[in-house]
Amino acid sequence: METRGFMQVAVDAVVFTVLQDELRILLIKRKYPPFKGMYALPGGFVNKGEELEEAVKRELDEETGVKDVFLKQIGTYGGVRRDPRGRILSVAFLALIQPNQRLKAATDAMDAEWFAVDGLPELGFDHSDIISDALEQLRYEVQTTNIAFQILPKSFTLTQLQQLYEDVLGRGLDKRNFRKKVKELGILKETSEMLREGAHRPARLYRFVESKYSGIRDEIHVFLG
Amino acid sequence: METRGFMQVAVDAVVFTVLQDELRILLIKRKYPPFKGMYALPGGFVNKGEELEEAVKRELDEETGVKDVFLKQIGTYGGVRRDPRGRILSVAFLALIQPNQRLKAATDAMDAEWFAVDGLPELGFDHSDIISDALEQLRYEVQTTNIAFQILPKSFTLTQLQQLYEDVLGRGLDKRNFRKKVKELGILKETSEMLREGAHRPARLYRFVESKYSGIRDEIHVFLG
DNA sequence: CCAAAAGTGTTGGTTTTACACCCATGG
DNA sequence: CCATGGGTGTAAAACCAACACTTTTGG
Repeated sequence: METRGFMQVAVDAVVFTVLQDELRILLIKRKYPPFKGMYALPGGFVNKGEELEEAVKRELDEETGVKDVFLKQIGTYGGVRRDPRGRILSVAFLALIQPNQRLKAATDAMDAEWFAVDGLPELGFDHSDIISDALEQLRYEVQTTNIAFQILPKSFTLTQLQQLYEDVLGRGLDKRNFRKKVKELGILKETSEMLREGAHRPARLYRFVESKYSGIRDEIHVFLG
Repeated sequence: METRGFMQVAVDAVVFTVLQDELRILLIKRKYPPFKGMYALPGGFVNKGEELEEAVKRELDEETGVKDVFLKQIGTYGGVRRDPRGRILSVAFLALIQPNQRLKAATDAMDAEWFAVDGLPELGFDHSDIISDALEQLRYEVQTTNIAFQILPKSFTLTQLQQLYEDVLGRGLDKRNFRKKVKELGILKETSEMLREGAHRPARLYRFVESKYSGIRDEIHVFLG
């Protein structure tokens, strides 16, 4: 009776970023069993007296070198058989980082890599489920909050923003409708800078007006082209 | 090092039902410290080898006599100081039951009561936060899935359905618009029965077409008057 | 006959969708 | 001068919001 309810608790993170204008997820190659040779989400056990979010940040830094993440809890995976080593409850987080953080170099134990969302390798544990749930959550958030600015660089072109939305929503959006919508929402301000890259007209750079995560939740469904 | 990650894990449930055409939440009066005399959500520790949902169902039955619940996880509350007895992680669930289940009679230890959503008593722990999150979740679910049928009797009038939506969304809806919307969604079929109760025209009874929880998720925002 | 809730359509405004061409640049 | 992506408006369709009266019943 005195040990009722005790079990091992871990955290896992589904880290998204945009790399080469494409939405990507951070995975770690497992070099030891279980699931040796397969990939898995970064994560690990929560220490005594450590908040869940602290644990995620610590593990991400240790395992991948990634810092300054935005976190949002997506769910807890508690199946009795989900981990072959024994019962381990895992609290999963959606994590967003600004692009271009350098990853830790591969070591004997660790090897972190970015994967395109539609080109994921085989995953251990129930981590595919976790990733689907994270994507669904991200899809919701992107439509009801300004969460996107957590994942884009400080200034960005409208095409980059649209591409992010398309990647997250998994479908194409109309360029003119998208721009009209975004502009009349008043969440962006244009800068005086341009991005020039390649044999074509330069693109104006924009920033978010609100530099904090904030719900536009009163109206579900804010974006969409 | 060998005890890393071990902590006590509990589950809590925010149980909703409709009673006298009003949305209500099930609470338990605490007869012992901490928070003696205040109310709290039903819940308790997860047993060894027990799935989280099993634990919720067991605790609900033990503490309140409520059975046959529909469960949906809403979040995990892991703050280091959220329980004065020590660190206890709690996985919270949204729980819906059909109306008119009889509650267990009050005992020395337990005393379960239904409260209207806008007339809640003072709550112990972080249970007010959990209830707000549950309501937000319910608001989302009701607009994107047929979850409502988990909480209404098998057949119901359109007015009862509308009242549920109004309670959940916290605002009034237009009767004609609501009925039009609901009918063209094709999620209801009318029965041949009528509900007669009171000095007025009897109301036709309807049932849900799908008798399973199913997302209408492709389009967020399905209802609304 | 009265009170109470059930039931039923139309219209104007807003929002969403579909759609095609010119512009600025680098090579 | 050519290829590439940046940038811009309009019209039709779909959707949403506002609105009032008749019906059926019990007492």
